[in-house]
Amino acid sequence: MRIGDAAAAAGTTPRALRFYEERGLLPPPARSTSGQRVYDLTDVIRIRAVRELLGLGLTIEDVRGFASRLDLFTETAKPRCSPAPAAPDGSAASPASAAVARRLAALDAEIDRLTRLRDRLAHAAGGGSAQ
Amino acid sequence: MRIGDAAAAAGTTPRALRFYEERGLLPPPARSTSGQRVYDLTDVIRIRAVRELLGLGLTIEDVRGFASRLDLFTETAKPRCSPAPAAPDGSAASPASAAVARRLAALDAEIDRLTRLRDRLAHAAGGGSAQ
DNA sequence: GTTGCCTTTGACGTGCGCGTCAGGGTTTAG
DNA sequence: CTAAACCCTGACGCGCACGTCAAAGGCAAC
Repeated sequence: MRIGDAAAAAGTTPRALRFYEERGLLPPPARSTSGQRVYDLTDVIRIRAVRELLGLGLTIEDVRGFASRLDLFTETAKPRCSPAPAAPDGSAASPASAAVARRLAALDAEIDRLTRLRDRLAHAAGGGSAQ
Repeated sequence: MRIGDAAAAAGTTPRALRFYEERGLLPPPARSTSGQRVYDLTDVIRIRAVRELLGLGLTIEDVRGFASRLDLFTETAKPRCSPAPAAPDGSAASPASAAVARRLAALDAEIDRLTRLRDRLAHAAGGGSAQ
């Protein structure tokens, strides 16, 4: 399949696929004799994994960090258990868990910041209700 | 006082003051014979009001919307009651309360989005704790 | 006078995840 | 065979609130 079909199958656009490839989230795909990118189902599964991680709020950098282990997220697309097992000694065994931890911390900080901002704004506007 | 002093007095930078002026948040200040901007204490109070509103998460557009009523926020800098009284008929009497309401809604939506994102990410990472 | 910081306008840079356009070549349906 | 739809690379646009640089002039102290 060509880039348009692969993008549609993964729920995104050709431009995004070229962008992921350029940033190292996807391996360079096969090319036809005329130079057009050729994708197969394995590629589509990878693309979906990338999309899902980005959709979870990870950055391009984060995902590139464990791009080489992306298949751990996509084995038969049915991982019952956690795809990123934490090391028993407490250290980050994979760059994935480290990135996720960083993202979680960043999200918590941002939620906290916005919540305080909301409260201040509500208070300045004459005492808004909580929640 | 010149722009550097005014900016310092309001806790910001000359660049920011020129930017606010360009976007219509501040009125064009007086100029010296050589063309340099000249500010007084009234201007500094206005600048502080602008900074405070921006710090509360309002956008440049929002603040410009009620730039002409900015003095309502700065009367002696000690408003005991709400500076933006709501109209009794329920409609937005001032563009200020409308902008604040929009910002509150946007903040709530963003907090909600980030919270759901956090939960999904924690869940995907193997079941993070709530809170 | 002259040294050194301050100010002026204008224009580009920042981060992020792509969207969009330009100017070509390729594939496919009729 | 032709037209339409696709693909290629490269480059700029976006939104936001300024930061930063550049070239030129102003101001106060010594």
